[in-house]
Amino acid sequence: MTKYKDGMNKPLNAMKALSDRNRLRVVAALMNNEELCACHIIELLQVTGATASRHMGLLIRSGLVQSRKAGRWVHYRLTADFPAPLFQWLETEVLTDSGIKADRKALIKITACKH
Amino acid sequence: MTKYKDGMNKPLNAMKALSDRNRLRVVAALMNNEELCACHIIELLQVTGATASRHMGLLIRSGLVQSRKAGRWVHYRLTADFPAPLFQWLETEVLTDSGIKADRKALIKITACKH
DNA sequence: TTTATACTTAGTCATTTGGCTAAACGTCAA
DNA sequence: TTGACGTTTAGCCAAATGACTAAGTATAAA
Repeated sequence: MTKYKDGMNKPLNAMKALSDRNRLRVVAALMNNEELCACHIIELLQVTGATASRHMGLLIRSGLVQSRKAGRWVHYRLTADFPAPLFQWLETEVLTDSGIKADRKALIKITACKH
Repeated sequence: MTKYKDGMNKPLNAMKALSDRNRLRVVAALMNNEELCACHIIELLQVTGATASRHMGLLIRSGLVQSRKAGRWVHYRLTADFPAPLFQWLETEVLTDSGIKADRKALIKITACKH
């Protein structure tokens, strides 16, 4: 009864959500794009739809990301209560990463085709 | 040559370091204690010395923690350049966690015996 | 209503992770 | 120098994770 549930606390879940390179890439992308469609994420990460879906599901359950369904498409964005200090830190640190910089560049082309 | 090394970037390693409950407990403890000896950490986490050592090694490689050897004992503390926003966020979030609060209480007794 | 499209869920597999015990290492005391 | 003690390293095992394919669900177009 008083035993720990897995998702015992928020920071731990957030850390777990961000402890995978692909999920960190998605969050970094969403820091720069307001909203991204699942197909954009699939294209960016170069993984199957199933894999992208699982990653996004985890990010949503962690409370860092929310989704919006529009017809057949699902759009993702950071939640309004994305922890501000975390955002600030990622903003300063993540942008020095060459991989993330490449992602930003790639996203310009990827998001060019609208839904 | 230009292929990714595992530790490709700092934030990812920091997130990985903090994505384990026991390591997050240690960091939370160090936010409150300045310096802790390995034996304190063993006592707090209730794991074997070997397990504690592995966790601390990972925290050190992540750049969040540093160690100081004094005779037979090793003391750990947060590094001077522990990311400030991360610290700030943990300070507000982690302290609402009942487990962490219990740890703080336990540490008072644990650190009572000095080295 | 059927078909195609966009995403999710289920199931499988290889890799990583976190725990342990045992052995090695380094330091101090006798 | 020998022995004891605190910590680290090596090796092992079970559980968790991230990838895939295949099957399922939901929406829109034909």
